[in-house]
Amino acid sequence: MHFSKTSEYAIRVLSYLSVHNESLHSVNTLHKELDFPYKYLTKLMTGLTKKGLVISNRGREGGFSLARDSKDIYLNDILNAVEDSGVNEDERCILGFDKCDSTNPCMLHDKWIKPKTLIDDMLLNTTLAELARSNKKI
Amino acid sequence: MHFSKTSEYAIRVLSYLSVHNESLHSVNTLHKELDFPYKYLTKLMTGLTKKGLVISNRGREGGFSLARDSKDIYLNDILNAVEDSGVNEDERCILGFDKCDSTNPCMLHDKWIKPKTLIDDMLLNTTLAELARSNKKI
DNA sequence: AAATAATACTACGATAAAGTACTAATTATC
DNA sequence: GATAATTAGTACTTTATCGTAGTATTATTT
Ligand code: SF4
Ligand code: SF4
Repeated sequence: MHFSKTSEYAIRVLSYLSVHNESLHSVNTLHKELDFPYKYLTKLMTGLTKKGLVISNRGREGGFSLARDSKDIYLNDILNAVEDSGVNEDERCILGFDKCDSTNPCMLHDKWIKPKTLIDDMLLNTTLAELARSNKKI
Repeated sequence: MHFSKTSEYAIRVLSYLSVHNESLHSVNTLHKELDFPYKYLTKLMTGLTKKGLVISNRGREGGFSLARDSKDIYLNDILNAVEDSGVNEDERCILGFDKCDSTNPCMLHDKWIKPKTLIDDMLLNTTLAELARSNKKI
């Protein structure tokens, strides 16, 4: 009942880019600042580039920056970018039933619907800009 | 952001036992009814027996039944029984930080605290009896 | 006592997620 | 142009989760 490591990395690294938005940041820098595995982070950043969340600048003095304004990047965008299962995070069910017919819900549904609504609300309405504004630990 | 397969199996099989509490149910029956992998279910049930959630009756005409009244079995008990990481499900954080100092919270904390509270509430206060009462699909 | 139907146990295999190694391509600086 | 610092890409290894196989043990029925 938690995000995958990859999702955690993605959220945190994009938060970092959002807070330090004045310049480019190399994978090496991000690796040192956030203490994520260097090579894994490289792969992750390549993926985020392909998904259009960050812009990469190759070569010496290169690095990464956010592809669009942090006000326009939602947590939901990030989660959907890193997971390639094709299932949207906000459509996912707690029990992961293959077919979930809402007209024939399972026993947990009534109990799950309230937390689920709040989670979806968080994912769909929280932007990187908001997170950055909190001035908390990344 | 969902339960593990094992957790799903555990919740659903115990729900089944809760609804059909009048008799014993063999692994074979449960396998057919719920369509979980037979051998995996055997292992799971052995584990649930050791954790004291169900009682096993060996031999012909044997099977499993709940170890205590379904009013006294909470979702949280089930999750903690099947995960052997030692981390209590209700103490777990969304980002899975190794050390989370609540006096020095991360950026997501304020956004996460409300959904988290509802999830904990669901896990800590929902009993199998309640689920069974809903008369919904298992 | 034998046959049967059930759980209990241990070890192994398959799959997916996480992490590592190595090399190629790109670009600023010298 | 050479060099150094960076991203990009591919393939591999490791780890955890999920699932399977085979056998031993137990209890009921006949
Ligand atoms: S009924 Fe609700 S809780 Fe159950 S599987 Fe479907 S969406 Fe999930
Ligand atoms: S501060 Fe809150 S959200 Fe962040 S890691 Fe700790 S418990 Fe989780």
